Amino acid sequence: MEASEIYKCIADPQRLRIINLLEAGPLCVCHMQEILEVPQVKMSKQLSSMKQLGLLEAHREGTWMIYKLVDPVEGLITANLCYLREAACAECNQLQRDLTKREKLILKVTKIENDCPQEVCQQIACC
Amino acid sequence: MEASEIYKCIADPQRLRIINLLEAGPLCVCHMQEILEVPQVKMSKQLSSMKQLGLLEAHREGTWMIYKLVDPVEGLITANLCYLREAACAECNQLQRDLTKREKLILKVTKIENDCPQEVCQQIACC
DNA sequence: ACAGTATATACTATATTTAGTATATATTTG
DNA sequence: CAAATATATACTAAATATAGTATATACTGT
Repeated sequence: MEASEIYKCIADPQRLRIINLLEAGPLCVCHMQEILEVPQVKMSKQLSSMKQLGLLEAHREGTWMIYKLVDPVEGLITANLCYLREAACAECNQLQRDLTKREKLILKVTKIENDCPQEVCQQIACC
Repeated sequence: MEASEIYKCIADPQRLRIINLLEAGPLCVCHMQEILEVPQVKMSKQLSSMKQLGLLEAHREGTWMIYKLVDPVEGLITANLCYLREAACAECNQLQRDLTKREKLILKVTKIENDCPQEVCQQIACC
């Protein structure tokens, strides 16, 4: 994968936020949609472009489509996420807030509504 | 400066090559033009957009306009250049070739043609 | 003041990216 | 099989970015 393609990808704050979320574990489209507060179409299109780029992979669980970062994660992605998280910049705060929101959402859909893809729930269960 | 702006900048291979060159020291437009083999207009426009973004600064020496990276260099830029140079990827090879070409060009215009902005020549003189 | 060199800008054409609306597909449940 | 939910795609409109040509500006040396 070309570095420039990766930069183009993370040059969009929204896409960077997606990567940041997925780095914490797989998620389905509707949950990312809720965390990032974007319309379904936009979410779906961004995910599919990132998948096509080779950064993400997806599988279906019921009606849910679960996306995750490919393994191994592209080094340039990891390096930049790392950097940004330590940079104490505005973007970094956003990324942190997203992660917090993710935690809360997973807890809610797992424990309260009992309506969560298994793979996503497990992130809570085993900790 | 927003991270996304920096990513957008280095997502263009040409602009990344400019940053890579300038990281080794200031250069005037016509020399970068020669090293990167791009038309004058393109070079000038890219430089001016990067300057406007706050990554570069320029000053005049005679008819030459000398560009350099702002000091201190944006950390995200440094981190990524570092990463790319160690990554042994296709882009990295290009960046390395550019640096070699830069050395040769500066030597030529300094010693042979004696036609080089002082600030640029000095990079050779003192080593 | 004039010619030559280096650089920048205006304007235009073209390509690329993004966003929105509507619709389609896949799956589950009753 | 019909209804509901989650996701994807086609199509279009709008915004952005890029490239090219021509022209302008700034400076130097004569």
